[in-house]
Amino acid sequence: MARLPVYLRALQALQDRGTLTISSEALASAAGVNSAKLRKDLSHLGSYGTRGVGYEVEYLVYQISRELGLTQDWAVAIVGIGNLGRALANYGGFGTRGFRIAALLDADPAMVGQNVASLDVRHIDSLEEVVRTKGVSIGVITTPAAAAQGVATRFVEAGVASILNFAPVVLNVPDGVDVRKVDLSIELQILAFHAQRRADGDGRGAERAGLELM
Amino acid sequence: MARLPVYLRALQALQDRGTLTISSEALASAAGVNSAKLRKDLSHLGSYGTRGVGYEVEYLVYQISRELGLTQDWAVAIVGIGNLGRALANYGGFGTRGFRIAALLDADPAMVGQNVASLDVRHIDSLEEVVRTKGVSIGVITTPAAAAQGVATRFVEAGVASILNFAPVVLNVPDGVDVRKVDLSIELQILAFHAQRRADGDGRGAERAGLELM
DNA sequence: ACGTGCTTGTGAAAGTGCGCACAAAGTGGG
DNA sequence: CCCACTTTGTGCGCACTTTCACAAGCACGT
Repeated sequence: MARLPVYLRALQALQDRGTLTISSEALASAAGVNSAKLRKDLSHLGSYGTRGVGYEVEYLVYQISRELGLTQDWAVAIVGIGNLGRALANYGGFGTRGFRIAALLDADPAMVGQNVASLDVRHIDSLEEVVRTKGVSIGVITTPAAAAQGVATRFVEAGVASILNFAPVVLNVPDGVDVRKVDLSIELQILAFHAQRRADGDGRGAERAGLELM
Repeated sequence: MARLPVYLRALQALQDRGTLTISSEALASAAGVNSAKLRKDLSHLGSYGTRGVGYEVEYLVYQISRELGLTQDWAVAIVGIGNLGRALANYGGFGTRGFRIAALLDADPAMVGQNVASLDVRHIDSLEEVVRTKGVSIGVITTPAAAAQGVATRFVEAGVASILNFAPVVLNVPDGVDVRKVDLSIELQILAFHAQRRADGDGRGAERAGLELM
C-alpha cells in the first residue's frame, strides 16, 4: 500500500515523543485517514493490535519498516546535478531511512569531478559501471526533459527497475519497471485549478445562497 | 481532474513539433493513459473534437489552460530557503506556465536579505504583509517538519487557501483550504516496497512455476 | 470470577474509477 | 449522392476502494 510510509512517519513521530501504545483512531487522525481504513491496512499485513488497548508503537514501526523493505539499505544514483539534483544530494533525510546516495552523474563535463555532498560527480557515460560496482537499485532522474528518456533507458538496461522521475515527461519503460513521477509544475497547476474552482464557486455560492432564501 | 496538466504538457510538446490535429488514441499514448479515459476527461470539460478527425491541438491547449486557470497568473511565496527552497526558486519552469515566484521567506536572520533568484529573502514575520501586498494566493512550504504547521496556519490566516507542502508532516488546515503534499522519502519508500515485492515475487514465482508443472 | 468499557478485525454496503464496446457523427472518394 | 472508413462521445458492467457498523476479544476494576 502507498499509505504505509505515511503511517510509518506518524508512528516515528509518536515514538520520538515517547508514546508506547496508540489506538487506530488516534493514529488515523495523525495520518489523516479514516480509522477503519487504517485498521484494514494494518490487518492486511498481518499486524497484531490488542483489542481494548491499541497497537504497540515500537512493534508496528518494526513491522512496517520490514514490509517496506527498509531493514536493508538501498543504493540510489542521481542523474542530473542541477539545482534540484544538488538539493536532493544534500538533503539529509534519506540516510536515516535506509536510502544511501551512492553516486551523482551528469552529462556536463564542467560538472564532472565537482564535489557535491561529499561525492564526486561522475560522467553519465559511467552509469552502467557505477550501477554495477555500487549495487544501485534505485535511479533518480533530475535532468532536463529532453534527456530523461535516454537516461531511463540506460538505467533499465543496466538493471535498475525502480526510477523516480522529476523531469516533466512521461517515461516509456518495459513492463516490470516501476516509475514514479514528481512534477512540481503539475502540483502547482492542480492547486491553481482548485483555487479557480473555489473562486468560481464562491460566485455561484452567493447566487445559490440567494436562491435558498426564497 | 488531476490528469489535465499531463494532457496539457503532451499537447504543448505536440504544438512545438508543429502538429495541428491529434486523435484521442495518439494523445492518450503520449500521456500514458487509456484513450477512452482521455476522451471522457475531455468531454467532461465540454470539449469539442471532430469525429473522424480528432482534436485541434491549439484549441485544446487553450481550453485546458483556461480550465486550469493558467490564463491568469498566480503569485507564489516560498517559505524555507534551504536546499530545496533555493532549487525551486531557481527553477525556471514556473514562469512560463502562469506561476510567478513573488516572495521568498525564511526564519533564519542570517538568510534574510540574501539575494536568491533575483529576489531578496525576507523574514517570516512579514508573511502577512507580503501576502497582502504581492497578492500571493499559493504558498509553498519547504521548511523543516517542525516549522511547517506554524507556517501553514499563518498562510491560512493570511488568506492563502492553496498550499504545496514539501515538509514531511500532515498539515492540519480548515475545510476549504487545499493542501498538496510532496514527500521525497515517501516516494523512495514506495519504490523500495515494490522493489522488494518484485524480489520476493521472483522467488515465489519460481515456486509457482514448479507447481504449475505438476 | 464476572461484568463493564474500550478497541480491534472484518463482513457487507455504498461509492468510485476504469475500460470495453458500440452507436453517432463527420470526412473523403467514387 | 451515396458508401466506406475513421474517430468521438458514452452506456454499461466490472473490479477495486472506502466507509459503516458490529461482533469478537482483551483489560481492568470490583
